[in-house]
Amino acid sequence: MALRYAILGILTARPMSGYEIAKYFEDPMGFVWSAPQSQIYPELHRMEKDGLIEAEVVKRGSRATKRRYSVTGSGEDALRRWLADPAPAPPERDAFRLRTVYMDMVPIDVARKHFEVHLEYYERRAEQWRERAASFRERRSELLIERLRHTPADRHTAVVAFKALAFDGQAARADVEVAWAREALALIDELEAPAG
Amino acid sequence: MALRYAILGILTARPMSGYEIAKYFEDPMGFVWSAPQSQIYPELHRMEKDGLIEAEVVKRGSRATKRRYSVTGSGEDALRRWLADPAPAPPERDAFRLRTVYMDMVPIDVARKHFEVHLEYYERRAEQWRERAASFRERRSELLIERLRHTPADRHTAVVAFKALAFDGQAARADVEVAWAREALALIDELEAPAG
DNA sequence: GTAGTCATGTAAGAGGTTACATGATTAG
DNA sequence: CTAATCATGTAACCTCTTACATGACTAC
Repeated sequence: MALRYAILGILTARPMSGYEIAKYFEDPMGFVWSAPQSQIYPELHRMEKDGLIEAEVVKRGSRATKRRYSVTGSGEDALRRWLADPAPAPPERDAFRLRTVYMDMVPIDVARKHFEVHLEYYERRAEQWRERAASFRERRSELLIERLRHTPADRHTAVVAFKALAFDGQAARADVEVAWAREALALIDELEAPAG
Repeated sequence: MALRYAILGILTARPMSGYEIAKYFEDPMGFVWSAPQSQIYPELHRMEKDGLIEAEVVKRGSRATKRRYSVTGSGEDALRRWLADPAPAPPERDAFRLRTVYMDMVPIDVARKHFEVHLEYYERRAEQWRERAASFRERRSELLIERLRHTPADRHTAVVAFKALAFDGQAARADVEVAWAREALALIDELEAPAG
């Protein structure tokens, strides 16, 4: 269900084609939710059928067209309802933590490599997310600017703050992964060190 | 695929019935992977068919029986291969972060309630995960004790350390959620405060 | 006896992944 | 003309969720 609301969310900034939405989700930095193209188009059809969005057929070039989707009143209501609805925390399911539990079963250099990759991945991620949070705080995000254009000025602070907050959370989580991977590498060095 | 290896992992501690495995996964604290009963039994059948585990039919009471599964050599090989195999980080998909992005669209008290629940949930979680990590370090975990019984003594340190490390990581992540929720609550107070 | 636990399953459906398939438009 | 991008889809498959279904065993 979340995909549907993620789509509604970005469409409240401005109308977009399925392709643009897909771009937004594919870019690992674009969002806090990800989805492949193959999931977007069928979902858009279902959402249109359910009256949450409506499409305007727009010409591009001479022969081709595209469908520009916008959120309906019913769509915005559905989004607000979903946002207000208390949802239970998702079940824990982290494959890398699971691997870590049994990491003693692999050669120690393989284990080290795993954590090195983890470390580097989340270092980059933390940086990217922090940049995202900054781009909201400083109102550099293009989509944010478009959103603010049709938002009452007294709401701007809240709109900006919650978006930045969400990415702060992502960055903080990435920082934890970095620190944890360093702990893991220190542990591995210790395990390898001659007993003394 | 991870479910399969989670099952192989616990079965390397000692043979178990599907029911015991399901208990282990259902208990939110039991593991870093969760799965309902309805997923366990079919997976056990597939794993048996694939030769990763084998069942011994054990009597219980006078009429009933249960199937006690243990890992085969091929199963242990598969687990080791999965553990060594480098896996890409999973796509980002966090419904609560997604809600946070649009949290300005709900009444501020609803938003506050969301973060209060989040805070309390992860406070409890952090505590439980830390207790888990400690139960490994202090070798109080029953399953760990059984595992160490058939593990060469010189491997014990590594076996224990990686398990504790995995739960340290979970605890650290929970701590981040707690700190982040506090930030969110502070932000909400600020947004509500009269401008001055 | 009866409630709680032990034990094993099935079925429908939602959500997500990977791969395939096609064609127009635009920038160089 | 050619490569990259814009644009829209389908199909097979796997994973996970929710709900249903059944019955034996054990402690009270």
